[in-house]
Amino acid sequence: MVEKSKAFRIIDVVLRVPKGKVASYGQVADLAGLPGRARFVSRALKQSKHIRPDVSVPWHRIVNAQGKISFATGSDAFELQRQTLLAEGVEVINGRIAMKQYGWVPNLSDIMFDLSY
DNA sequence: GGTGTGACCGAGT
DNA sequence: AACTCGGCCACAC
Repeated sequence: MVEKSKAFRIIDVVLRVPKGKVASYGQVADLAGLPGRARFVSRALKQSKHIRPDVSVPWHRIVNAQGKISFATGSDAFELQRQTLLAEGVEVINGRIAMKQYGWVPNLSDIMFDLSY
């Protein structure tokens, strides 16, 4: 069977994060079978347009493990992410997102989406 | 091919 | 809570 590229698997996981929830880079890496590779996730998201030109990737639902947006505060990218999250009901208060409330907790069926790798 | 740089993370202070 | 530090690894010089 054909092994999907690592970047492709990462995007697959990101596509599973439900609207109104967020996941951390490290969490996505773990679920994609790449433990300890959080930085790879950030790179994959940056390239997501090229990796999956066929779908809209909800990159804004990925924040760092501290519940903070990883772009520089006040940057265009930061504001875009903050406002897009807010439109889904995810609030950034004092620069942080309440992960206990908004953090994605995958159930078994979320994880078993694709056994091809 | 060494070196610096990240949309990171966890532990330690 | 804020701040280092070491580990991480693909990429661009």
